[in-house]
Amino acid sequence: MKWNDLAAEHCSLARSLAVVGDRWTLLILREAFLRVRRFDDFQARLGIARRVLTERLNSLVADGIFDKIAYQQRPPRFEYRLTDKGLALYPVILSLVHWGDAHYVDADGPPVLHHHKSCGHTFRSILTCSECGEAVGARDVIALVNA
Amino acid sequence: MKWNDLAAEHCSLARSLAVVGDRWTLLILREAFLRVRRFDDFQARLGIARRVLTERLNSLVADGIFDKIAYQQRPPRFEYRLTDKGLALYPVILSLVHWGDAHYVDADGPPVLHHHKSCGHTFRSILTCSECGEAVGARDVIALVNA
DNA sequence: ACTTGTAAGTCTTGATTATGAACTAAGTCA
DNA sequence: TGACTTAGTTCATAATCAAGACTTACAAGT
Repeated sequence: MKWNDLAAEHCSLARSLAVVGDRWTLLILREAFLRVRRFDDFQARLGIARRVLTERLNSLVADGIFDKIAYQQRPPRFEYRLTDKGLALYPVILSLVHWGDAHYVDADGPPVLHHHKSCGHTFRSILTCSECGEAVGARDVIALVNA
Repeated sequence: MKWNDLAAEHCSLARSLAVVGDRWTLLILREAFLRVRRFDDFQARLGIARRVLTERLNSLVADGIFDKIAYQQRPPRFEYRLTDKGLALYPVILSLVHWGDAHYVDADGPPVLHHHKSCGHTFRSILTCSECGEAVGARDVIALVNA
């Protein structure tokens, strides 16, 4: 199977991965969530090859994850801002971060702490059920094909 | 930057992606969560090149995501079972699935429905704060470097 | 004994992608 | 004029992937 066939699969995971499942995209999004917006800033912070960054940003714009917005006219310069659809990927990133925190910490604890503005605490993310509000784990769920 | 340098970064997202961030791993895990355990079953269901599957399964075993367990002796045959560390990736996958559901549904709704055993409802996943229990979005959080 | 079948890989050959460094374009600033 | 900025593009090399044939080790049927 080729990578581009993924988007056509009848599976939401495959379709999501067609957009964000490559080597660099989630790291680009990490920077975006830290309010990085410009080409050279992404490049310098990530050490990504410029050619690859160009190609990724273009396809993320095409996929509606970023808006490309001119922030000055002469010379024309653009910045990449997360759309609502892009912002909606935050749970994916936070889940990955907290999985890494749980399994790859060194002595001085997790490298980054997350502080919840509205309650004022440092927190971990918990995945919960939209219906009952309880935490959900792999073995609490049955996947049903929607015929 | 090379891919293998990722694991050395002082960032949990980078370290998680070093394990799980390649083109195939999350799809392999999708199958594993659907209780697929054998080489040929992974291969047939995913259409992945056998060589790539071998390499991925080996590194997932090395990373403690799967245990490789003999289910018979003559001839020696093995199956790949998720460890607790592997099961802990479920929130990542469910977040990706629900993001896909939210943004790439066609007419007949999401391809797979998730049913919560303990409450009996079909649900979406909601990422919440471990401290106050409220839903958490990208702009509700401040990331603090843990010096 | 011989053939067929099964599971878990390995090997080979091209195709696709990524890397790193240098280069370009269009303009600003001193 | 010359240096600087930002956002790319180009090119040669290197790494990774895809597809399918081949291998190993054994079991079961005839």
